[in-house]
Formats: sequence, C-alpha cells, structure tokens
Amino acid sequence: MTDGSRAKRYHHGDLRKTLLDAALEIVRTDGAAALTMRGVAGVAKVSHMAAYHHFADKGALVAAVAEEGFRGLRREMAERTEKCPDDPRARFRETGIAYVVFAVKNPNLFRVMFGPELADMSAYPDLQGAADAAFGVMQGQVEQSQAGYAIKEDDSRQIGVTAWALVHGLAMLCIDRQFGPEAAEPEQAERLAYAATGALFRGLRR
Amino acid sequence: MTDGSRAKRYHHGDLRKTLLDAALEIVRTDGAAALTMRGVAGVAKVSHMAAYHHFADKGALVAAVAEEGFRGLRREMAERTEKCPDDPRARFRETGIAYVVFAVKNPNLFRVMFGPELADMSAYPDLQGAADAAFGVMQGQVEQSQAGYAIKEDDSRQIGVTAWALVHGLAMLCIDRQFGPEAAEPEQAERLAYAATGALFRGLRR
DNA sequence: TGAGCGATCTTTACACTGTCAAGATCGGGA
DNA sequence: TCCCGATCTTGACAGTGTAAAGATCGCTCA
Repeated sequence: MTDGSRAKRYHHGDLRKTLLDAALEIVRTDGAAALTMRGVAGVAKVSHMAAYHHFADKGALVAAVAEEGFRGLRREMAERTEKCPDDPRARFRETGIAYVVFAVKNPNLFRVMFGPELADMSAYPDLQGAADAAFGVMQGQVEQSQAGYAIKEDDSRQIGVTAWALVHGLAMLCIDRQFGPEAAEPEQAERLAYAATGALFRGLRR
Repeated sequence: MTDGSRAKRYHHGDLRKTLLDAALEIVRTDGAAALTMRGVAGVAKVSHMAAYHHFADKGALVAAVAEEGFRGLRREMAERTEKCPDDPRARFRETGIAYVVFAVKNPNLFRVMFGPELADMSAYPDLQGAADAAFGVMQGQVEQSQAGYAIKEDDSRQIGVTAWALVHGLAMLCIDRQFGPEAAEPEQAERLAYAATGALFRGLRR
C-alpha cells in the first residue's frame, strides 16, 4: 500500500522523470545558465548527488532536456503541416513557420538544443535520433514537393539543407533579437518566416 | 627608462589588450566553456581580480571577445566581396560564402558571438555596433543588387533578413555538425553556401 | 620638487558549482 | 528469511565568479 504523501520515503519512485521535468522548467523560465545539478535535486526534494544515479553527469541531463525539445519540435512541425491544405508550397511554408514559431516560443530550450554543450551529439544517440527525426519532417516536405513536381529534382539532400538552414537562421536571429525586439514575438516571427520561405520556394521551383 | 623585462613591474602597462588576446586565444582553441577570469589573469601573469579593473565582469570580457569576432567577420566579408567581379549574383554569393567560411574556420568564436550570454547585446553598445556593421555589409549587397535591377525591389530589410538568416543557419548547422562532420570543413561548407545562396538569389530575382 | 591622489594591482574571503568516495536504506528475488 | 544490488545521503574537495579592503605606483599640481 502506497501512502499518498511520499515525503519521507527513502526511495523516490520516479526520480528521473521528476528531475527531467524540473530541468525543463528551469531551462524554459530561466535559461540554461540557471540549470544546476543541485538545483534540480533541490526541486525534487532530494539530496544533491541523487541525480547522478539517473544522469551520468550534467552533460547527460542537458542532453535529455534537449532531446525533449527535439521531440516537441518534431511534433509541432508535423501537426502544423498535417492540418494544412494539400498545396506543396503551403505545406512547405507551414513546416518552416512551425520551426521558427517553436523557437520563438521556447527560446531558452531552443538554445540548449543547439548549444555548444551538445555540439557533438554522437555521445548521446537518443538525442541524435530525436534531432534526426525533427529534420526528417522538413526533409519529407522537400521530397513530397519534388514528387509532386512543385520544386526541381536536384539533390534533395542539398535542398533540405538549404530549407533547414533558412528557418534555423531565422529562428536563431529572432531569439537573439538581431532583428529587433519585435521579431521575438510569435506573430512577427511568423510573418518573417512566411516571407522568407516564400522567396526560397520561388527559387526552388522548376 | 623602460627595462625590457617587465616581469616585476607592479603596473602591467597594457593589461587590457593582453587579457583580451588571451581570452581570444582560449576561446578559439578550447571554446567558451574554457574561458575563465582566473585563467586569462593567469596567462597575463597577474593576480585574478586584476582583470576586473578592465572588464566589469565576465560578461563584459565575453562581450569584448565577441566584438572582436564581429570585426573580423565584417572584414572578411568586405574583403571577399571586393575582390570579386562586378556581377550582382557573384557578389551576393561571395558575401554569404564569406560568412559561412568565417564561422567554419572560427567555430568557437562564432558560437560566442551568437551565444546565450549575449542574447541581449543592448548592455554592450560597442558590441551592438560591431554586429550591426557586419550585418551592414550583407544589407549593402542586397541594396546594390536592387539598384542594379538584379533582384526585386521589395522591402530591402526583409530581403536582407532572409539572406542573413540563410547563411547564419547554414553556418550554425555546419559547425554543429548537423550536416555531418564533412560540413565542418571549409571546402564543403563553401560548396553548401554556394548552392544555398544560388537558390535564394533565384527566388529573389525580379 | 615633492606630496598626494586616483588608477592599477594584490590579498583575502565567501558562496556556489560539479563530482568523487564512502556509507545508509530499501525492495525484490533466492 | 536473508542478502544483494539499486537507490539515496553525507561529507569532502578543487575550481568558479566576485565583493571588500589593502598595497603600490605614476601623474598632476602646488
């Protein structure tokens, strides 16, 4: 029989999830710099060091946070693309817009996902997989557009790279406020993404 | 009379420059995470805390490093654009390629320039100025292309943003090895930038 | 000239970080 | 039932940024 208040239990029960949720919350609200092993342990009302039984080190925790981020990014891109008319250009656009909007709505998380701590993701295969899956949504749009004769049939990998680069740069520069403070607002960011993806699509038409 | 070995002098003479050079060297070779107030002070053979008479805090030192980075980026873009035939598309391309090549050749420095520590550059006006100057080179290319009737006369700011976003995203994803390890090599990165800027230019033509 | 004053540098101290090492507690399978 | 491994705790250490206060210098002005 499990007593409701698990306050005094020596074993936590689901510490990993609790820690990860705390880490996500901290990153989202205060940024990666505020993320601390001792901090997340404190939120879970657990001694520091307890976290080390679930995450090898701080890098592993950061990687887990980023992995969640990539899952969310993939989901939002897929959703926004699905509920969209069957017009290649519109779908192409919506995928890119979803990318930028996600970044603007989760700037701190987005920065972690592409931060220097994880410059080499090869140490975290799950993270790599989640990132690849997100990229796959965009790559899929490119190939669908090619199959529908909407854009030219050059090396699809090259085209996917170009599309990804465009929205990624837009996202980064928006949240870094390089386009001014307005661009960090979802509406304005969406407008920028609309125009930018339109120009690129035009250049990729056959 | 100044004696050659200034080893024992209480006052250093040009500590700010020494510290900044040391910081740049550390960032370049070992990344921002290795940058330390005490470390740079050590390189200059000076007590820690001495640095605080030249940089308000670590953030100010990082900002100074980034500022140097933006100066270098601006210079390399301008140089590469100048020594280039008077063809709008070629000049447009070279500007973008210079951007990506700079990033790939100075990945750690580039990451500092656009890192989360400096997400709000308004606290460092000199840094903001250097960044604006670098962006100005690209914006100038856009306007020159418009004046030469090479690309359409839409809102030039919007077009500049799109161009910047494209090369910025390409640069970021290259150094993050999201396109694989080869893309972190200058030759391969240059090839990607060539193709990407070509596609965008095509979309921007009138 | 020289006295002092502000800029520059040092020393000391503190809170906070990640992580190693060793012990305490628990729960499930033999 | 007992014990062993997973889980959690306690304690310690080196390294970090930086506040506070003192030491040393060189330039200015009387």
